[in-house]
Amino acid sequence: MPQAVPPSPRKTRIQAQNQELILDAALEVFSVYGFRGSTVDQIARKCGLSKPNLLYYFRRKEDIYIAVLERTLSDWLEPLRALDAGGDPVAELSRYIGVKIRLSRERPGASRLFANEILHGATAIGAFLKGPLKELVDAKAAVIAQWIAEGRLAPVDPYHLIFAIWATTQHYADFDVQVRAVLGEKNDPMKNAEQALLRILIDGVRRR
Amino acid sequence: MPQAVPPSPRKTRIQAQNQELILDAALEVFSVYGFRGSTVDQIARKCGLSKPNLLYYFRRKEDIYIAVLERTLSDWLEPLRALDAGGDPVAELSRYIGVKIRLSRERPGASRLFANEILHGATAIGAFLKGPLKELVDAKAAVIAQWIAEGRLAPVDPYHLIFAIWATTQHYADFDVQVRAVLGEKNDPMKNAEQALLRILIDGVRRR
DNA sequence: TCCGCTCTTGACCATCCGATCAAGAATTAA
DNA sequence: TTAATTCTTGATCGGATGGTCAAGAGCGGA
Repeated sequence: MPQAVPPSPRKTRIQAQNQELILDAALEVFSVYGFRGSTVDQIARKCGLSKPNLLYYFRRKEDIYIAVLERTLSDWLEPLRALDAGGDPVAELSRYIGVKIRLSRERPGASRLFANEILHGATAIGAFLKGPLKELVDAKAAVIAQWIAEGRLAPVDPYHLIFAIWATTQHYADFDVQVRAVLGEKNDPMKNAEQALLRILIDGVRRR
Repeated sequence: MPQAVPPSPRKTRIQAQNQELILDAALEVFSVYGFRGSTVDQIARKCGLSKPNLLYYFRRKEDIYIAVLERTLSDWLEPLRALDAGGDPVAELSRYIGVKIRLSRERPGASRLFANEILHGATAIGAFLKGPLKELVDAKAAVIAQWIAEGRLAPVDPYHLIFAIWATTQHYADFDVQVRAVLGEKNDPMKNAEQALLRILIDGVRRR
């Protein structure tokens, strides 16, 4: 993590405080305008610090970007990690879908930040995708495969199931503008999203 | 469509030819780097014209962007428009999903271009989303609702079903890097995508 | 209080990039 | 062939932006 300028290995109170200020502001800005579309000045204004001051804590604009990405990565994995092989398959998947869609509503910025990064080739987190992410997905796909082998779940491809859950839940954050445009200006368009999504993914559209 | 500079209302052969060259190159560039991340020079180099020449045909960089968006918009709506109220519900939805996922493979650039545009607030196509797109979705949601009322489809929210289809199919274009990273370097990661997706969306994951 | 270290910032620099312009080359219509 | 129109581009401008620097303000331990 190529970050802070300060020579001292020990973090002062001011350092910790300002770095957090910066990263909060950076998430807001980067998630809306993307890396290239954001300026250091924008982030500086948003958190009330001067531009040179930001570059005192993070030598380059890219360092801010990487730091804010890394700060959110582990949080992003947590829900999938919680998928429990010992639980009931349908209940576990339902819970996972619920948590993910609530994350989309509560922290849309984080979702958009990742969407942007991946859309543009994931140059900053490519290693993360091929490493920790792949390992976790492999493990959880094995859990799902086991459930299927035991006849407790319909025979669907575990990897593509995970992709489908990611895609559908994050869609409400990443494509929020489109969702709102299509649904019109009725209040909260995500009111029924969770229930609707659960129905579709768990039971499908075919009449039973 | 705020476009060409040429004063004459009639399009010459050279105009038509060069504008197409430019728009093809622009799609390639914008879909990879986004609007702000792309430069007019990049597009110019890609199509072998000089930068001032590009700005002769399109006064501003933004005009190129809008033109390439608009050129692809109608193509993007076509598959949904083809959803036939007279056909078999499951067959119609399956066909739609199939067409969409094949589009993701064959024209990932177009998908990424839209993803980028919407992710960043859809400032250039906001009117399109609230107008033609909403109208089409409303119409097709009514078709699905009718199928459900007739008991030919499970009772799922039509709008969220359409969102789910968009999200899952376009995921393979927009998040291609992530999909490849997670699946490893096996050959074509999308080989099983269509079948897997059909199973999940049509029949769900619950054991029958 | 004093001193060293951390923090802050106004001014500045170099580069990139969208856009313009004038002047000339190519094309077209007569 | 000629003249009008369209097309092309080297040179250049101006603004935006990432990043630097030196000098001063603030802070904390002795």
